Amino acid sequence: MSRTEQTGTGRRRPPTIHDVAREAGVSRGTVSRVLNGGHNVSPAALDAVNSAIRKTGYTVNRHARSLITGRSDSVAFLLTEPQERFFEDPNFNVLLRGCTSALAAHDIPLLLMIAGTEAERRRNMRYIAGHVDGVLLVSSHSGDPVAAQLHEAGVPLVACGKPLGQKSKVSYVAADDRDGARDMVRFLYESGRRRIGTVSGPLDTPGGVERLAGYREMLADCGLPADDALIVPGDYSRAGGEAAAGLLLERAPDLDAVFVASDLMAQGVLAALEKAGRRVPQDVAVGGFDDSPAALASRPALTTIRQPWDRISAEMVRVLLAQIGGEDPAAVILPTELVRRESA
Amino acid sequence: MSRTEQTGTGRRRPPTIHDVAREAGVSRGTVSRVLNGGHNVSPAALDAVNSAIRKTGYTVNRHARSLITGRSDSVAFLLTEPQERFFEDPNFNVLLRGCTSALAAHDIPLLLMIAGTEAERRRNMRYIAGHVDGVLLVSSHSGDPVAAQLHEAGVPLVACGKPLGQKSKVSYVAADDRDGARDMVRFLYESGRRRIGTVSGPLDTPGGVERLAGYREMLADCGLPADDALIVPGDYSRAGGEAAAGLLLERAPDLDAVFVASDLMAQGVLAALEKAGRRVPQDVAVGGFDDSPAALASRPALTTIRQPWDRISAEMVRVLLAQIGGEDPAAVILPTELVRRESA
DNA sequence: TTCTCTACTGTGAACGCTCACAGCGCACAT
DNA sequence: ATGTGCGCTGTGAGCGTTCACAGTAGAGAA
Repeated sequence: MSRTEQTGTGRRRPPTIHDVAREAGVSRGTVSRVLNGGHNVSPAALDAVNSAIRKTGYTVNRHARSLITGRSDSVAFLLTEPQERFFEDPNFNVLLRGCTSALAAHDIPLLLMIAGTEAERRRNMRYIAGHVDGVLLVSSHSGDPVAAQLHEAGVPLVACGKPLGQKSKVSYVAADDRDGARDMVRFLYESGRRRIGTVSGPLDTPGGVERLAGYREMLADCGLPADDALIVPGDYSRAGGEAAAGLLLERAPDLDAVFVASDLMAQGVLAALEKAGRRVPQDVAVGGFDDSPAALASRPALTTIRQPWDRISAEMVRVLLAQIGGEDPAAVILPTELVRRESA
Repeated sequence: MSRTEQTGTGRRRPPTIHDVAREAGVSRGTVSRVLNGGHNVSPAALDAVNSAIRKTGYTVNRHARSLITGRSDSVAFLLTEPQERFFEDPNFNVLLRGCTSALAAHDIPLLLMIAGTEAERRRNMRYIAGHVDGVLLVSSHSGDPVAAQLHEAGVPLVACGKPLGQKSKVSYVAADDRDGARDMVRFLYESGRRRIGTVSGPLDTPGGVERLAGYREMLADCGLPADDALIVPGDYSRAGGEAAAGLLLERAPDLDAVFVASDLMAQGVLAALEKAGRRVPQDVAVGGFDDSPAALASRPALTTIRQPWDRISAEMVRVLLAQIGGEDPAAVILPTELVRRESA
């Protein structure tokens, strides 16, 4: 009994390119050509194949295709953050969603990989080499060797945020952190604040470095004195923000504004200020960064810098696909926007 | 020039099972046996193969394997929620993380698929049939035909939360929503509350239905009268919670407690109560559901029902893999836990 | 007519793996 | 001696594609 005759209730085996070819009265080759763009195929054959595809419900077997082309037509989204940050930071959702749908438009599935532990990291690296056409990397800490390793292995790669301490040229897409920080500090200055502190991000992350640099620059541009007592590094967590604000108040009781490098930390800052009896924004203005849902949920709602996450994800995918297609690595920096609410 | 001699700076082609076999001095078959559990292989051959694998840096070509086995050794995580909820609900992060790492332990990659639009839904369905061994489904709305379609197509499937209105038997893993709701209402009753309202979830979601049922049951168990004025359906969003609470206060000004079917909605309820000048928990106690980060971030911090998301994800993966292995569909219901904080 | 060029089509070979099968040697029972 | 079983091994076939190549027909030029 030939296998095309097989029937019954079981999960019948899916139609192959052969079945389509027979149905359309053409050869495998022609069907394959239709599948891959339809060049050099007569209109009649093209029609016949297309309706045979519809009739049989054929879908290409990507394993067979990958086996011969060497491409997998899939992309990994690799997260090397320690997990806490992944949980707390709502930006990842937006980024992940954006990447997924941008890839879906090209019919490319996204493989989610999380490298929390060293074992996971190794497993993922082993998987990526040879099983994935490219990698969307989310990993801010500069100590992270993943970017270098992947780049060296020749895997097309786009990082989210500028990878720190990277000698080799690796693609990345980032918001203009420095400019965003400058905008916020200028805004605080223009609303009359003169003792402007900052809770920065971790200084081994690009966001931490760049936002702090923007803060310093704009302070200087505004003619305000640099004062290291006004700078406290945070860790992007709510609790870290609260602790940092406590320290800041201790070192500079005359503080009248704080630029906080993330909304989550800004929530902590808000809490610390409330405990210390300072009113926001009357006594102390607070500016956040990210425009995450936390910014809206805060009381008072946070004035913050919006990062264009939807555009970031779209650009990451665009740059990655271009690189898979043979183009050179590229860096894309996207503008931010100040969102004015109640906290400043 | 044979291809094994090829050299130079280019990305050399990865070693195959042939290379390993030659290196180890055995045949392809023996290497394959080692790769697939090492049964019926002599200790000497096993050693030789293993060190040849290490030496060559061999990794199996999963496409070639899949082509012949018919398995893909990958699993889809399919989200059919409208995107807003995905963004706002932090539970998804925990769930997604949990599933990813539980699968990683079996060396199975997770394909993230989001079906927001109809076009995405069709694309995903087409992909899933034949390219994926099983599906982890997150889709609460009962109108959603995806579960039925997949089940009918014979794709192993585990849903998160009991799929509503499903005649056929499909696996699911869920928290004990009803029991959690009962616990919360009992707690409110035991702390002296007698006019206990509820903001339920959407009634076309299992959580919405079950939590409301638990609320009703416990009210009856406590001997409190049923009063439909005390029940307002919400939509799991913050804004929806705020609106619902407004309605509730209007219909029952003597309210002294609210059981809210999600923390996010509870945040909205808190905001509405504050606007109405009611103190929490003195005037009105508020109980949430989920124990999401929002519960901690709220002021006052929410008393809520913790859903065991880490266990849910682990069980989903376990049940799915069992089903892929040929076992029958199964339903798993996991206990919840009341977390006491400040709001009640 | 004949030749050339172009557009289209079919065919065999590979991609790297697993599976079924056959073959081998050895131990033990007959 | 012969048979039987078992543990281990190698071999050929085939999974469903794409790709390179060869071949065909028809249009246009000579």
